[in-house]
Amino acid sequence: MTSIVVNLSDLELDPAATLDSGQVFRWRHLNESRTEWMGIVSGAQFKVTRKVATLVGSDRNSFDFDELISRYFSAGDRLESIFSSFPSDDPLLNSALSRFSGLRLITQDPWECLVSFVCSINCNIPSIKLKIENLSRKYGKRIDSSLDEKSYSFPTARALSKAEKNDLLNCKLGFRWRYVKFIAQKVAAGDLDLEKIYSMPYKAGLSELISKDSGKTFGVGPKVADCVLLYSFHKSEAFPLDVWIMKCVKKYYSTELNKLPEKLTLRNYLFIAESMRERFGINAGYAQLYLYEKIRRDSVTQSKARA
DNA sequence: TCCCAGGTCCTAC
DNA sequence: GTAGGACCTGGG
Repeated sequence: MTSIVVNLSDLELDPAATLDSGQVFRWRHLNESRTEWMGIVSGAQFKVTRKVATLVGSDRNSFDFDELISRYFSAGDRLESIFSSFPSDDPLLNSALSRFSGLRLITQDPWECLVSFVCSINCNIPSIKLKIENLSRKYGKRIDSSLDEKSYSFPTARALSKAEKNDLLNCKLGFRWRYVKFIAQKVAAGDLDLEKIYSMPYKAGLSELISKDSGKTFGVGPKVADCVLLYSFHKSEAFPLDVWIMKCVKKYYSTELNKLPEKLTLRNYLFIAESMRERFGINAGYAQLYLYEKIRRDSVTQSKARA
């Protein structure tokens, strides 16, 4: 395998913030200072630092890895210009922007992203990583790597559409097994065409992802759909509302909403997300990314302080 | 042992 | 239309 090194120095990339931000789940740090990371992108294994991405393994012989990595880290996004699009009178967001500058939106494969966030339902991040790793080991392809450790590509929809219930349960999917199998069958059969969502506006993409077949269990609600729209289709208006962001909205932004509903029904979800879009504008998804990072890190710091 | 986690679905009203 | 509760499981 020829040595392929992609230059990242123009990106202002903070790998620790970006690769451990809950957008992607197939990365781990290689040193305690969290400056070197290793992970899988579209069947290729990379080592990443602030300055470069180095290909260390792949199941493809020839491929434009430079293009793959530039796209993955959303190289077209200019952070300074995005930051300047936010309201200046927001101390919480401003503190997050300066503290985590270099946190970038990932543009990952929609299929992998969809399954990952279905696996995220009612789970914490280590548990999501475990599920995805198990699925990849069981149903993915072994990646030929220059490193000793074994790694596997993310399984195709076709592979997961044929998976047995017990095997999915052995991958620790729990009740999510039927959701994963269902969407795999839907994608494999062409009933859900993820590719066409690239050209759709945000709201049409949202409807496409959360549409149901005769009320049948699907596993994709507004939160999962927003994550997929933001982290793979790069629809930057998407503002995923999870338990962390809801705590943040209640504490800092609830006065902007006429009355903050207690229960997050679909209707309430759409109302709150729309309010946040009105506040943060076209790049609301970037604001969500930074706010999420801040409240999650602050929570870790606080729980350590209490211990 | 209990509680919670990047939610969604079903039932009853 | 919506509140209440169930759901697998690992980790703190």
